[in-house]
Amino acid sequence: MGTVSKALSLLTHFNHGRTGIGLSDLTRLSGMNKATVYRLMSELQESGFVEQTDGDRMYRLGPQVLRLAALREAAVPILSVSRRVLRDLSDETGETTHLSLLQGSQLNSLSHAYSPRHATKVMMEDAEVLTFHGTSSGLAVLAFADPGFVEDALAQPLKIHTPETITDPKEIRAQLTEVRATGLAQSIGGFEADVHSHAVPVFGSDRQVIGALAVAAPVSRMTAEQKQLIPAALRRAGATLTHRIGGSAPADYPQEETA
Amino acid sequence: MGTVSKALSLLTHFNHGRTGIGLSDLTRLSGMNKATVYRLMSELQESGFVEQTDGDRMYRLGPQVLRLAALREAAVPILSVSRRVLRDLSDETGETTHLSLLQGSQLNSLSHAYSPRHATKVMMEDAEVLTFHGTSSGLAVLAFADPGFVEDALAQPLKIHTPETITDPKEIRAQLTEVRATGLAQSIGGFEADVHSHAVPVFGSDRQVIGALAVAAPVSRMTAEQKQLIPAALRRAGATLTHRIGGSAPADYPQEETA
DNA sequence: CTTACATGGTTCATTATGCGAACCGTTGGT
DNA sequence: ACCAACGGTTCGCATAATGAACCATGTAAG
Repeated sequence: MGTVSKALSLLTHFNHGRTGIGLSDLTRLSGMNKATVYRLMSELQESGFVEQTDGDRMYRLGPQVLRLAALREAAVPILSVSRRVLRDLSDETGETTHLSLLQGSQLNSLSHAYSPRHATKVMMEDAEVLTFHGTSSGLAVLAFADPGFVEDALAQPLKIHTPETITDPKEIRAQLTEVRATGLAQSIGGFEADVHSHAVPVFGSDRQVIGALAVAAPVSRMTAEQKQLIPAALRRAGATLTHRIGGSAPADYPQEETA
Repeated sequence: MGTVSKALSLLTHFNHGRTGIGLSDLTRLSGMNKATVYRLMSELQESGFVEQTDGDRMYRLGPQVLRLAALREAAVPILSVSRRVLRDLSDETGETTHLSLLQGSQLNSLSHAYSPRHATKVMMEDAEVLTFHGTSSGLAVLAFADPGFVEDALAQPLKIHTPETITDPKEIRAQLTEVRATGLAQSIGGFEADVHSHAVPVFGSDRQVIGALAVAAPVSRMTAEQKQLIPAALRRAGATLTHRIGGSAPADYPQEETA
């Protein structure tokens, strides 16, 4: 692994539960030498990718990442485009919706929208890691990813989120086959108890899957009517999003050619 | 300069006019060896910080920066907090408002809000570089920055944006003295012709200036009434923003203790 | 069809660069 | 007074980055 990759890999240890990390913690988390971590972090700091708090000397992500994110959006406006799509989809379904994107070998939630229709709703956080086996979004992505990618994903230890989480690779593969046939993935309580979520894949310009669009509702609200409405609305929204970001679905993606 | 800094410095060549850069262009822009640039970009690509388009092999910023930006916001929610402040300030003044943040030695616009009150308005782009000498935001920041920082900023060649741009360091220093006394900076047509902008500094938790909040209006709309209202509203908004992000103004910042 | 010049990508000997065990100075708890 | 943990620093050694020269490909012009 090159020096740059090492430095950047340090940034992966930041997450919602750990927005600030001390030098020693980071050394342990990364398994690198303390001096190495220190030098790498100093360089990242110089470039504004991380900064240190005054009191305790915890490292946290720096302001430079905001600039880059704004420029990424200028080049590929997925987030800004998705916000509209999510907004509309939430209004239509009356439930929480979110977009997740494939970043390297992990799937991150990156944008979401709530509906004001119900007092109870499924809450979301941005930049949360979604497992491939335990979420509808993950299944939607896996179903249309490279076979090799699926291998790797299922070869890892599969975390059990709830008693309902399916962790048998065989069973998951069976699910994927169905997702491929229908173009839509579901998970009932697999990530959080009492949450029934639907998801569809989102494709990029090279017809590769780049993420997923999902609707998450409390199980109790999944009436027969909603079980009709949500998949239909989700399919439409997914097609819209894929189209608006200049992507296109692969030939084998089941689509009711409703141009 | 370390390898990591070199790699990250490559990312600075992306901007709104250049959202995609080819290998050869990047070697020219950076002045590094082609093989070096190639290896560094390959590493950045592996980490998802940049990606290559399929057709032409242009590099552009990758999806990983979105994740980091979302986490940065989770740790230090400047952008989300500022959006509310900007919104209110735009409503109150009827003009375009924007927030810029100091990132290393450069000032970047990062968030903005428009007012629907008038058909004509000053347009803004996020992640645009603002000069210190030519914008009210830049002056507001310089006025409360370290003396050494001011030296460096004024030692560089000062770009002439419009015939009104002030580029004489002496004259700028005089302006800074006034800004320090009033706590508010102005620029009339110094960045864009016919734009009169006001700005106040924003401070971080260590009482250091971290950016500026600004109102930009067409010169023609700056009536006597507006010349009263805007500075007053801006001061209030600046104080609010500094406070909400956990910052505090330095002792020498002129504030009408209107707790 | 050839030439010429651009592009992205690759090689390999040289050496600069990053590495890590052991160190320092400070802080906070016992 | 002690110890442990923290952030930060040192310096000889070896790994990893470097860059001139090299391919392979594309395309625009003669």
